[in-house]
Amino acid sequence: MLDIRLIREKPDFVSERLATRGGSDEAKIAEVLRVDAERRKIETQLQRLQADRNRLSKEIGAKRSRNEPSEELEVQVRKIGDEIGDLAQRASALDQEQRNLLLEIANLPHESVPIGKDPSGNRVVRSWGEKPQLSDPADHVALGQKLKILDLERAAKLSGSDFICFTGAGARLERALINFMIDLHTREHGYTEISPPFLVRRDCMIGTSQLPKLEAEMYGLEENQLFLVPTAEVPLTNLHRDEILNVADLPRKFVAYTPCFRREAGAAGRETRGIIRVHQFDKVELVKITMPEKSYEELESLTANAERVLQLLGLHYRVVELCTGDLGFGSAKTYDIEVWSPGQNAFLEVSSCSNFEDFQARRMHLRFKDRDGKNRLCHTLNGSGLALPRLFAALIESYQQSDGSVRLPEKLRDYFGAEKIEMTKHE
RNA sequence: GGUGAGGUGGCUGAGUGGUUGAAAGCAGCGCUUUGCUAAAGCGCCGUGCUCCAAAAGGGCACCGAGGGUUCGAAUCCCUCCCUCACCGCCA
Repeated sequence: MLDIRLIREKPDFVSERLATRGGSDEAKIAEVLRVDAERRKIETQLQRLQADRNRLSKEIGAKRSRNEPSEELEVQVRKIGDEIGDLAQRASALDQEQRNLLLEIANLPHESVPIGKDPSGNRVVRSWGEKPQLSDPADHVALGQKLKILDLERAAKLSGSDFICFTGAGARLERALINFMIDLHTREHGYTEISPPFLVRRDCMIGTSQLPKLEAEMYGLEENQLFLVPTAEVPLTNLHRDEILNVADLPRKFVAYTPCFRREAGAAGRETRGIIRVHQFDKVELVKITMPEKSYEELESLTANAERVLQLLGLHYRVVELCTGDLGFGSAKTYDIEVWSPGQNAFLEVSSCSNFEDFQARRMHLRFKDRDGKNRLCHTLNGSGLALPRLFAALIESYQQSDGSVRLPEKLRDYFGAEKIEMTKHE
């Protein structure tokens, strides 16, 4: 959520910056300004009447205590009370309207973000490693079938298309990767491990800005108004919602494993083959809550922390800086980390590291008390560290051997309990 | 799920209809005293919104949330949420 004061004071600047995302929010800006002006007008009238009422009511009290008649005043105040009721209703309706409008206006891109309409405007900022030399690489679906570590047919039987069922060594590999990543981030990168609820209230979803915009993509339980988390970003960032943190406690750094649930209406095709895009997937997520002065520094280190996973696994990847047109709704700046998938012959996004600045913090009233004792909004950041299915796919594709087995990178062997995944007769 | 008790400022905790935005204590900040530390004394010390070009300074709202009663509600009534305790059920 943007600061209404910024919109009020620099509407042209805000509109211009929003326009770089493509899709015009200018109408919304004009609308929110209109509502804001009206709201303040009504509130001022309302407050004058309330001041009158307070003053006269005190007089009534004083008169009564002196046993003087007060009926005249009472009649007068009752009349004021009616007007107040009217105005109060209008004021709160306007207030609600203003908030609803603000909730649907995207964040301003950071000034360093390249201007662009669509993904073609993104900029590769670095890459690491090299494509593995494989003559005719099988993709993860074929490998998974042969090795009996992935059973998409039966997953579909259980839950429909675009669900995953890992079996045997596949399930174990998934678990090994989760443990490996969480250990890395807690032991070497200083994150605190959290095991949060997988169901959260609507307020949390609004706080991290999945709602109201993306309601159609979320799974919800209507009867008790809970949502299945689309990412651990939601519970982790909301941990300190409605709190005022001590500056000495910043930055807060959290890591969590959760499943992620998404409707993802997208069409089937090569982009969605196998386990690349599914309705439920596992992810290890990193979240930081920082003071504003430090957030861009923290974005760099967060991205580096996520990259470290791929480096230790020896997987080729690149880091892409998203342009204004490809930026997520709440993000001011985002780096995507894309791992090389020999099977798809393409880079796959396994992490999206973003700085939301105070966009989420304003929605969730997440503040800190600075050294002067002033309350200020925190900045929030998050990034996957990393998303499992695509990592799984890239990993087995990259490390496939000519005999059809998969030789695991060193770092994973202890976690997995073996050096390689081989064909088995039975599952 | 049932019963009971409760939800007040950073914390503890008073307050059952009128100058209470809220006693008191703790913590915090400033000043004074002081060889250092400690202690003592004095003062300051919630948040949001709004008026004013702005500062200074006003005003309004907020005692879990939302309604209601009343001239006036932290205080009375209703609904909901949450916490705690016990019981039931259960991996």
